[in-house]
Amino acid sequence: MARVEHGSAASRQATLSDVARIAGVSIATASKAINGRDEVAPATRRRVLEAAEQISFTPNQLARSLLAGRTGTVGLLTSDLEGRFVIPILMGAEDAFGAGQVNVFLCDARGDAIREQHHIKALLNRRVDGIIVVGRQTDPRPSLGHSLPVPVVYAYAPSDDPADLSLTPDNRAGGRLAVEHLISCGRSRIAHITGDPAYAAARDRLLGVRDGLQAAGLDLVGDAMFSAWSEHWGRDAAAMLLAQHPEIDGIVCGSDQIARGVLDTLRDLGRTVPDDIAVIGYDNWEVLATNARPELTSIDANLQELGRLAAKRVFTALDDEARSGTEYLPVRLVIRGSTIARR
Amino acid sequence: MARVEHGSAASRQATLSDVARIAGVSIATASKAINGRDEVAPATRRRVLEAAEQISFTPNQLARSLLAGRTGTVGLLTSDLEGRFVIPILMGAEDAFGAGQVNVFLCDARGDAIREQHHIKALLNRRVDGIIVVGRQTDPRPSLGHSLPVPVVYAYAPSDDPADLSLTPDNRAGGRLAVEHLISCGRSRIAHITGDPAYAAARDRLLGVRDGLQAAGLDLVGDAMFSAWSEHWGRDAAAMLLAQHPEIDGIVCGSDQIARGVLDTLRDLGRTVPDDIAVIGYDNWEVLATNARPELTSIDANLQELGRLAAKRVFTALDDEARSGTEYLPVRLVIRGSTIARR
DNA sequence: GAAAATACCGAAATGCTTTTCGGTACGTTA
DNA sequence: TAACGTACCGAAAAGCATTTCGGTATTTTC
Repeated sequence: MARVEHGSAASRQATLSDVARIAGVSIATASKAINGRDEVAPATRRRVLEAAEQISFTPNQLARSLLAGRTGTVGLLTSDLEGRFVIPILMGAEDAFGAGQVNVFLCDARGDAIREQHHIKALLNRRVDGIIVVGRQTDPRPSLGHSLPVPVVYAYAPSDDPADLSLTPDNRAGGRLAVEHLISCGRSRIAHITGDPAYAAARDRLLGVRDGLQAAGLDLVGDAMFSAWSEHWGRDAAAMLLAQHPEIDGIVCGSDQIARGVLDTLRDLGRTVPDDIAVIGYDNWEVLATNARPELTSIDANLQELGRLAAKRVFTALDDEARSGTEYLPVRLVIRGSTIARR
Repeated sequence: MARVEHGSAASRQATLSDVARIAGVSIATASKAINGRDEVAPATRRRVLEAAEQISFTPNQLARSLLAGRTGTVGLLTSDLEGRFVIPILMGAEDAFGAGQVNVFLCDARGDAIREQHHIKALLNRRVDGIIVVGRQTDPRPSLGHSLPVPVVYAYAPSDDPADLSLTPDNRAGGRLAVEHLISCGRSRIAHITGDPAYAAARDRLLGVRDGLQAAGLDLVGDAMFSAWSEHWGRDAAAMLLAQHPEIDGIVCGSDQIARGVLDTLRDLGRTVPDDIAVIGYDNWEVLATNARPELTSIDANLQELGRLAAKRVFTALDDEARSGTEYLPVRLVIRGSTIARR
């Protein structure tokens, strides 16, 4: 058991006045020298920098922030860290301004409104420059209100108040993109298996699918099949679908999980993918998509970019005036073997 | 486009001196009243609290921390947020002391040593009380060294320096637990399909598997099969295994992904699980485990608890003396349908 | 050589809260 | 009534870095 000194009086962190004393200058001069201000003689600057190096001085960001009125931090408030949509958004926000420029306080309310209030309070006490609220689904969520002293940006789940600024993926465009891809692969008898109809994501994607079909003069084969966002449902739905409509040659799935289930059933039924039936998923969840057989074509919502943008919006809201309304961000198609046979 | 005031001079955050002025007391008295110190007359306290409420005063944590020398924050430094092991650890650390008590700065170095240095620097500037370093695998990682002014705890990936404090799941115990479970299900011809032998996780789990077999007077059927942590490998390995050793009745898999592949192949070969062959995974990755057919029995590493413990260790290291060495934390068995048939 | 300009440096205020310690005013005791 | 104790309050320092502004010392200009 090694005894290590941490923050004890013996080895407390060096301060600017330590540097100044060693360099034989005033605190003001030391500050200017370290911050690259030009009212310092080169020789003096060198002395100061050497002193700072010697005692490995790092400026106390707390004191700086206190003075500047800005901390360079944002709070990221999520209701559900388990959900896989939050993580890429988080990564984007964390990285928006380069490593270590802006730091992110991560708060998980675990779906509890009281915990959420606690976290907001704590974030405001710490004087974050803004808050990013990340929801687990694309359905609108309650606004935090407009009484907060810092800008708030809603990511993934938009706010139910149009006066707030929200960023959310364009699910409708995604549905359309998916179906257009199948059509471009020569498919014309296309069905849609998706998740829980209580989710805006399911409904919006269906709208996009219909848009795309209509533009090509096609109709959906059968009704859109709604139930759960699970592999189980994908398997069951595919079996029912094939029994009723054996002629279909393309399936747009509402999620990669559902698509995995669909692939399972198709294989059990001896249908080959993509020659016989093309399948496209949604979310581009790498682990699922690349391990499927064949690998799964999917729609990627560019969530990392969404997170990055959310962080940027927080700071532009600080400097300029605040925007409002919901921005729908573009999605992207990732083509793999489930729609186009590998050479 | 609504114009919202944020931090402008017009509506800057209320300070303690505002409260004091409104309540007609000194700043010192206001502070005492708000913090529940007992040197304040009840009537005065009431006046102060009303004033604070009126202008919705919240104490500036920056100023507090500056004075106290403690910020109540920890930095969580990870090399890879994509990896699914980091998230539960993160959740545990974030929640260790209740909502909003301790806040976590999240930093993702993206596997880049330079970014890591930047982040460490930024965290120290912000005067975090400690740093938790989370690795993506259980192999030892380079120590950050002992020159940092705050305690460092290594989670999941232990430090290569035994003088550091590391917390990591007990993979060996996990391997043993898995095989013991199969044995308790009446299996005796047991094989092991696992991932990349370059990973300590693969080797340690194998050791545990051998421990368990030996204790029961059994031997592994065939050699342990090493390759990749993927469903693909699980499928291929299972096919080879069954061709060579059709008599096996239990398979311990090194990960849930591998187990999913194994289940796929077994189904293709017409072998029933668990009646014919019992299969157990590792990691208890819910989405994979509960969507498999049958649902997958697995080993859970209690990562959330690991994260919680890591955060606690940071603060005990601050108060008491620092511990060192690697702690191996217990894992747990989660039984589902792939080892015991559902009633 | 004197006046003005320049370059450099330092004291002090600022941001906000907590804590210590000295000081009133009141009530209590001998 | 004098001496003392108690309850309450406020001035000021501490924590650390930044910035403004006034002050020397040096250089430039006429």
